[in-house]
Amino acid sequence: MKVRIKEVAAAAGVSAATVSKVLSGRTGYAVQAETAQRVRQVALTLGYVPDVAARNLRTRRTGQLGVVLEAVGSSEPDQLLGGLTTSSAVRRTFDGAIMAGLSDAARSLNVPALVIYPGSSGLHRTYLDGRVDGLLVSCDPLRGHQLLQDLAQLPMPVVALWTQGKLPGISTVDVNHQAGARQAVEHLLNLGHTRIAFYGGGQASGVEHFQRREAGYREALEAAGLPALAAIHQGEQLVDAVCLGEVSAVFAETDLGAAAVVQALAGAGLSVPGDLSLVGFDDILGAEYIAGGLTTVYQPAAEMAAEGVRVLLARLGGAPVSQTLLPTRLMVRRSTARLSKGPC
Amino acid sequence: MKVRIKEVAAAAGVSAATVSKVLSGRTGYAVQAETAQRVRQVALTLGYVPDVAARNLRTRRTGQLGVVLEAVGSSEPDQLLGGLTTSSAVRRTFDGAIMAGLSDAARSLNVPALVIYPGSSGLHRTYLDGRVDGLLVSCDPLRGHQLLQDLAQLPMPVVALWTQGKLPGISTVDVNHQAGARQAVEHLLNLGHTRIAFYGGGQASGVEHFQRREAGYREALEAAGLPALAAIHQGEQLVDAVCLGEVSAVFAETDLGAAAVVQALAGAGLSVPGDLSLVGFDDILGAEYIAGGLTTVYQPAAEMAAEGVRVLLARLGGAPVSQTLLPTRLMVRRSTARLSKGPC
DNA sequence: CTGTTAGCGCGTTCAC
DNA sequence: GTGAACGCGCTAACAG
Repeated sequence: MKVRIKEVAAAAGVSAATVSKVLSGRTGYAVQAETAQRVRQVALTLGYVPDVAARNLRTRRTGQLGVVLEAVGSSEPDQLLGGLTTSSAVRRTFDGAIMAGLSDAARSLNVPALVIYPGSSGLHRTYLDGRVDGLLVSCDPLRGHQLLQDLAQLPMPVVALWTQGKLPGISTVDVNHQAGARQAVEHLLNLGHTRIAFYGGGQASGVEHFQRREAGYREALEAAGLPALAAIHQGEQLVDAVCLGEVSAVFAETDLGAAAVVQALAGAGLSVPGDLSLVGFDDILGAEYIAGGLTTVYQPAAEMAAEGVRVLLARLGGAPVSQTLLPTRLMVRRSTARLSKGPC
Repeated sequence: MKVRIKEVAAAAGVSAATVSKVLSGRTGYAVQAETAQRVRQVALTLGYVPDVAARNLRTRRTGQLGVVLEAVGSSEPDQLLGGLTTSSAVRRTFDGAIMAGLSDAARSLNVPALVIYPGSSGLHRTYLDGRVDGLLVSCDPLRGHQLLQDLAQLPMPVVALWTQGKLPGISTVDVNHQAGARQAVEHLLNLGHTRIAFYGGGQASGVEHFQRREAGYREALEAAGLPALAAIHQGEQLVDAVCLGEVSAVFAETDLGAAAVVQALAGAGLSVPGDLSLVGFDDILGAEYIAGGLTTVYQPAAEMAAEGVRVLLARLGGAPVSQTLLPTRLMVRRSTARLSKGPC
């Protein structure tokens, strides 16, 4: 049978309230050290474990954090990108990293549990209210903020991952896409390239991350006094530009885009980095295989998740809404080389 | 403010008890249909949501399922395998697929929430008892069953994923490694290969999955009346065997192993599938990149997770301990070819 | 410094 | 068919 607090109290010769005070762990309760010690000892030998449900009812808190994963579990049909891999597979990898970061942080910060919710729809108060004290939302960067705005209505703090900007009442944690992109382009500039193209949807994509990445690209070129080219998102168009000597290096908005570039070049008998230096963004699992090792921008997904937990706990402790940007890291591999003569 | 059951009762002109009976959903309570309808209507318009904590306390159940992820969040240093990628990255991908499967299943089966626990250690009753009604454990195939045996002590049903065998009191759901391996080798046999090697630790690895895969390899060869070769797990050794014409095809215990084979062969100027047909196991993210498209055995991780949820719910409903094996699927890509003349 | 009291909000008996 | 009373196990507030 389960041991109750009253039995511990009886065995220790104190009242239930005293046992509660001791085991709550909270200081400032004024229990004699000797008594406290005895209570702890008795609780241990009896194998007493406080009843979670009763405690939750009384304190109106659960100690649990909710995690909404917008992409995981969406069970959408996979979309082929460049015929090479699937976007949902990539998301799964990111979510895996995020899960890992969350787990680590939760354990080290002594959060009893993370409660997971698929993000898609019907995320009613019914499911969240009373089960968690606060919410971490891993937003799908390809979608808008609809889900986030719904969740913001809940009577609990919300922290959004993969997102930045002025969302009232919501703390955000994101990677610094713009700075990461700038760093990637600066790497190409340092290798002597001056004709650097941006590959991807960029501004036109409607995806904030991509827009920031293109902004970083433009920023780097402007700082170097060089012209930014119009974004390219057609393989053939890029191949033509390379053949004409208009482009010697490409910053691709994603690693998948970079993979598509490699494929398009290969179809024209061109190679990376011989004919074109190439930098991606994301450092997806498998980036080591692209072009024999794709130079790309690593996003610290696990660290972002851990930071999210810290921010959320801080807000539960009364801290104000905040916005955090984490630095990326340029992974220099073998797809970039010093500028040489043109091809074709 | 939150609406309480008493307010609903008052508004509907009945007592709180009646409201509870109606909203519990249970039949056999004998409430007049008309009354029930009115209560439901009132509850809806008032936006009444039963208090989770109070309900949990009263019913001694939570409606939540616990998920223990043994590998995710273990924050171990990555181990390099074949210099190509890392085992933890692979695990993350599998865990991602498992998370996706769990989420889908939980939603479609109307489970309010999944409570996630990092698997590593100190998974005390303190954390589990009273928070979840049952447990799904995604075991690390590379480890033993220590964690599982600890969890089996808990007063709740436990379902283990990625595991099979006779664990008292624990239901298991796993992929049929042996049948999958047999199928992979049969594919090589059908291409005319007769000198087929097994690459990996196999029996000697101490890892059950790998042992079963080697068993499947032997089974297929025996059924074809051909000799099984000793397991190889050195790249140079394999290269020698290929050059000597002793081996024309390899079944690798994992995709990472297959990647290592590709690399070793490339170092000796040999190629896949020209000089050697190669089949892997796992279908990891990135398998499309290995050897231009690795033929391999896909493991239905998401389906396995979904099945785990179903099994667990069944056990909560009184069903006995069970053991399930799910079929794999051979993904034929470009690393296998019909047997031709030997190289070197 | 410690014990007593009074609920937290709901579900489940039993009378009626 | 319905409602009143009770208690799940714990802890916040106060009394001593």
